[in-house]
Amino acid sequence: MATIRDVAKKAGVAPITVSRVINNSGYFSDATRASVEAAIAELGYVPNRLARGLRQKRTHTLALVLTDITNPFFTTVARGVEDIANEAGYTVTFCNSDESLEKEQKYLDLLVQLQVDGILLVPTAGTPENIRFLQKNDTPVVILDRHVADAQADIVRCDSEAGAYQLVQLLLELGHRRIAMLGGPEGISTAADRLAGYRRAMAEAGLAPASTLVQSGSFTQLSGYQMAKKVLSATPQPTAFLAANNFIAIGAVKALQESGLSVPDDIALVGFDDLPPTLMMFPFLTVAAQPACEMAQQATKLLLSRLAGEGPAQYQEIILPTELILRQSSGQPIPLSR
Amino acid sequence: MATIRDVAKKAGVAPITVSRVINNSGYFSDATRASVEAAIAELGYVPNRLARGLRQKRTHTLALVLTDITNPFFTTVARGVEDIANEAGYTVTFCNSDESLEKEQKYLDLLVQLQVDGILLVPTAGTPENIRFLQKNDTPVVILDRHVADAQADIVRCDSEAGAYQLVQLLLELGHRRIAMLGGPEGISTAADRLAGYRRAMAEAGLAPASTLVQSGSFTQLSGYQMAKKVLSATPQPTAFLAANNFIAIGAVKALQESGLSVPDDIALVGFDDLPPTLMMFPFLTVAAQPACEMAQQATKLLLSRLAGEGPAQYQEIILPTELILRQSSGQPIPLSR
DNA sequence: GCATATTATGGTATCGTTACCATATACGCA
DNA sequence: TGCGTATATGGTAACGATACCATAATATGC
Repeated sequence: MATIRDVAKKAGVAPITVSRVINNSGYFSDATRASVEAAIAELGYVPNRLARGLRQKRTHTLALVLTDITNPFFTTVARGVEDIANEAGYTVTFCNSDESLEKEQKYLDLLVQLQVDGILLVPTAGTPENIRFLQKNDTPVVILDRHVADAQADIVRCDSEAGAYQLVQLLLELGHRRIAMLGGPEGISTAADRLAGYRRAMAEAGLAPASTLVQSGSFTQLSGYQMAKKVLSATPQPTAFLAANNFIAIGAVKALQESGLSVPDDIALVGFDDLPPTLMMFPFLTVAAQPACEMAQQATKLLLSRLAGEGPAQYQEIILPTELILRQSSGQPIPLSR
Repeated sequence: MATIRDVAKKAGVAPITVSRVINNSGYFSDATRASVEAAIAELGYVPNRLARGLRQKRTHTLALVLTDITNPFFTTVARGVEDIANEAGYTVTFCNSDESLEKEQKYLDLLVQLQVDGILLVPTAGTPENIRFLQKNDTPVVILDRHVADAQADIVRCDSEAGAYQLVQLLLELGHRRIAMLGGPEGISTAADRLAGYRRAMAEAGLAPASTLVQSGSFTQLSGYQMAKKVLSATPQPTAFLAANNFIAIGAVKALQESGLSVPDDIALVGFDDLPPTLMMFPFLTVAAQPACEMAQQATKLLLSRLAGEGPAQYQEIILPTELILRQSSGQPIPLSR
């Protein structure tokens, strides 16, 4: 493999001059450019980014660490990050922590080793240790989607509490009183916020949901299925479900189908996070959709501004609203008798 | 940020000794190990992979270049690659070419710059130029999912031709005669193979499908929708559709719904590539499923064996069978009258 | 008891690039 | 004419790690 020195020799110039032509920096004549470019083409020279990164102490690489790459919500986030990063001349590395703190730690360590310039992190845990680790290693980080207690860092997320509140309000307006919460993992802020929004709406309506109606599990289809089954065995049965994310909603639909219950005729269902039309042959879920792409883009822009040494001195907390999308699954107003 | 030299100074040894402890190579005493590890912990030292890679000429990094990260088929492939690679101590970088040859080229160039040790490539084009580029730059490559004419390289893919043949056979056995093909891009081998399988099955049944029944488009929901609409306007209408991939099938379902036609009662539908249950609230498509994970794992193992300098001298071509999964969308045998 | 392995450690050069500083010519303007 | 500035190019060192070779102490074999 040809090096910059080989190119220099062939073009009859010094390596540093080749470097200038490649990076279009400093001064060089048109004649020099031509002979250098000819030499590069002839040798099939490709610059070595390891060497460049080592010398420059910058790799023009960002990383996105997320918790579930199979979830379309995060696929959309990934897309948003990549778009903005590429525009600015950065490459993005994607890592999947699988909701495991250990894996997250392993990846962050790797990313520091790889000298990425900055990291976008969807944290698995509510504790700030991993954030501190990055800061100790001079790696700027922007937290995405979830908050972390005591973390001194920039953060871009959605208002999950308000989103859940709106969804429950909708159900209340439709006449529902026994509303079940199919919640996410207890340690995760989005899950906690959605639960809080649910409780606030219920409390304001003067309702104290039975403990059997308030479940917590994981952000998976299986967990949604299991929570729905559990809630359905309670008496009296709920008339509506709030699913804390899209996968939980899918699991709940499965459970309801199995029990011979129809959505929304027997049970109303509302959820969090939209599913892209590409993947839904029958889009019918009423949801509080988070602006995934927008969120990702803002976070990336914030990170890039940090890398450029710009932006406000204090850490930013950007909170975006969710959007209520009405479809069939929330159903019609129900008769009082039920 | 601490360097290996800082650690060496603190531990009272030479940098090379620290290197030995970190990599567990060569000889060193237990006492040395202890003092080095203490120094590493105290300083929060993290090795610099750029420097290591530059010196070793190996980065322990693989790359997977695929054509559509939003397609669950490729998400599964990504998972399979990562699992095997991680086990072997490799990191994987994912790149999304978006079915664009130009983007693919750009990514391959970047990956060579980044000195990745090997590449798994789902090629967008049927031409071998990009493969040659990698080979010129000493980057081993395994082609995945699609074949490339004249490419001198290892390849792992599925038998799309046989899969399509089976699907059409199924439809023929159910009594269908006017079977429409909603095909993929003409330049892509999987699309061509599926079309060939369709034609072979039809020909063996003594059928010559009207040209209006044989469409080609792209592997997207929109294209599936459009092709289905076009085919539906033909007279006489087909009684069954073969969709060349999962997204095309979803688009076709949309078009049929809009036209007030039900699947499978009015039109039978079979497709290629399964959709994960996580994403399908109502799994009902009969498909020829490609063993995505298995394929990815075999390809990765092959690549790793090349990196280790093992394996047979000739290029391998591994072809895996598809699996026919029967669900509702293919419907029941139809009366002869139709 | 001496030759030869084995174990333990270090010095120096090097990977391929660019930062920094130096040098040299050409050009514009007082 | 002279001086400052813009243009053009190069030499040397350095980024942080490890390959390679060297050295020395201890262990082992006959």
